[in-house]
Amino acid sequence: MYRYGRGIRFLSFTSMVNKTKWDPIESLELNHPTLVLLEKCSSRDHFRQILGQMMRIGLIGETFPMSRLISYSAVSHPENLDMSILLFTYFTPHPNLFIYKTMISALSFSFKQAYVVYQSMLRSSIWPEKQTLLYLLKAAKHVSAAKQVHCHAVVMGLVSYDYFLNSLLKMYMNNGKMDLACKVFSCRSSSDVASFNIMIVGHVKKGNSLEAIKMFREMVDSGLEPDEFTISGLLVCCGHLADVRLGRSVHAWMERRKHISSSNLVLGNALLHMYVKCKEIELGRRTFDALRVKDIISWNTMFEGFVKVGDLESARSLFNHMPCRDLVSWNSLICSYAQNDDLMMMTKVFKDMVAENVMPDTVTMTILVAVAAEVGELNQGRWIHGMVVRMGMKINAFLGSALINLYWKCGSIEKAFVVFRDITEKDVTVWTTMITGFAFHGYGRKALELFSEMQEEEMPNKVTILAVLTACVHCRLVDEGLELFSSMKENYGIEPGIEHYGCLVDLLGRSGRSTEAKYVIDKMPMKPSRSIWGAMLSNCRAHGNVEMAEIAWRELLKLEPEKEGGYVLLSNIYAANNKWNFSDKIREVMESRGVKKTAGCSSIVVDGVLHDFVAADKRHPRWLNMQSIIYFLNSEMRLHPDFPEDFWVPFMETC
DNA sequence: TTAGGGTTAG
Repeated sequence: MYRYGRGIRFLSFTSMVNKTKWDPIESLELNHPTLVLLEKCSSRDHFRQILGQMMRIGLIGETFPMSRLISYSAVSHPENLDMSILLFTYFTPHPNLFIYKTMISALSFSFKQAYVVYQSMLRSSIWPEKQTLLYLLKAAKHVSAAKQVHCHAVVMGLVSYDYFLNSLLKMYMNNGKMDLACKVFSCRSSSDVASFNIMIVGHVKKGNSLEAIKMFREMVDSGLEPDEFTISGLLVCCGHLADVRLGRSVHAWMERRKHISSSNLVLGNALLHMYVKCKEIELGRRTFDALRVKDIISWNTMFEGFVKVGDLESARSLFNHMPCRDLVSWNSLICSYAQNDDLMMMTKVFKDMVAENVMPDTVTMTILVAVAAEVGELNQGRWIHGMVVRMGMKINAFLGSALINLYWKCGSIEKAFVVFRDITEKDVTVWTTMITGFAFHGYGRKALELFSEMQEEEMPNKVTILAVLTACVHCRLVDEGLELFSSMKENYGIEPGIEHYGCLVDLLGRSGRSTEAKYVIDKMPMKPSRSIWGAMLSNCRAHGNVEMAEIAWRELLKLEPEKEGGYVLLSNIYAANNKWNFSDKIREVMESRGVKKTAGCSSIVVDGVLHDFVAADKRHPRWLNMQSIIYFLNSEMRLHPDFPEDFWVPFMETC
């Protein structure tokens, strides 16, 4: 059996396993029988069996069969990756380039491990070629790792490889490293449409649609013909901008070209999605009907279109007529009821979905948690959280943010923080939600601490800055707030928006610095909104500044003459300063203009019973108990270092 | 390299 050498051993072994006769003359190629065996390998046990028999006949350790074994087990059957690592580490004394490449490719989930293999390859004086570095780059999940691979490519003289450059370009674009992306982009070969496409799609994904269009113009100006990838990117771009005019011109451009047509399923779906985003339901419907082949994405996109324009009846009818439904279809239906506050239908659809054996995913749970938070149903939220844990679902950034939001909004800031700490992949929203929770619970210092901890991992966005400013406003951290506001452009590259100016005005106004607040309003680059004048008016009330209140009221009236808030506030200011005549006058003006005051109402559900309260409402049967609890809370707050001395005063006034 | 569903503030 062994006298014919290695090849024959393989063939004999193969016939043994397959119980068929092999003709050694017909297939002398050494690797062929191994391939046949491994291709037939259908389970982990089978793989082990083949491996065991190969060991027994002495095939393990030889470079060629090992390369095939590792390749098949690691790449085609990822569940056998541990075996590949074992085979590579202990049974391959002399790995060749192919084995190294295969291992690096198989270890794409861990750059650290892939890099160790790469280094051991260099130590064995085996030099990488373009594909090896491409595999290593695929393992790089962070920019620092990608930069490391980039350096190797430069040293090895492999940067002229377009596939490699484009992967690198995509990595830098997706991570917002524009300077590095531009450097790589400048190295591209002159006719490379793909690099332009990556730049366009990268900009679109980052929300820089205008930049994407600029890139497209540059591409056309340089004489390159856009392909279907470019058009698809442009359509997403039009959707983001809700620019149907531009979208229609792209559509017209597509129709003029035979090779890029909307009958192409992917492009047709992209076109449909664009019309849906632009809320052009008729054009969307026509695009949908014109699709010769429709897939589940087409159906789901059309469904989203109906929901977007509020036509729930058509949406439901479309759902009922779908040839098949996937998890996205169910989630979209649940979401449509959630957005319309129809919680009964939402719960019913959720139950129907489970009854049809469609298992909910993190998206389903995120929708359910967000709704529970919206309506303040802590118990329902807890039940969903429990289900997430029981199902062994990983809490990602979306679900995590929704859960943190649920717990802090329902009063349980501690539980929110426990959820926050357990999230392994925190994105900017997760951090922002937690900071907001601390801000609204009056833990200003904690919010600031978390903000500085966050900056070691994530770049804050404009919402984060707003959350920190809100924390400063709620906790009277005036200096900290002013410092953050003045440095946000320089430190974070964020131009203050009207919402940031609103916080600044509130921050100054609440601490009695209304002249400075007015100065900010006069100097801000945009027109002050009604909430800015409203904040000004309300702060003037707290500090009895009648003169400034009158200015704010006049401005507020110009913006919203029909709203009662401004009238009531000014009337109260006059009343608080014993100017009863003025106060009555304001009430008269309100009546003459037909402005009605609606009482603000708070509510809470206890044991399924709704209790609601308006200001100074003492009708509740347990009012006395509540009053004593408020006194107790106030005294507690006085002892808490995070609350300034005058924080509890308004609470005392309500008692 | 391209297409569908989810989170944060106001």
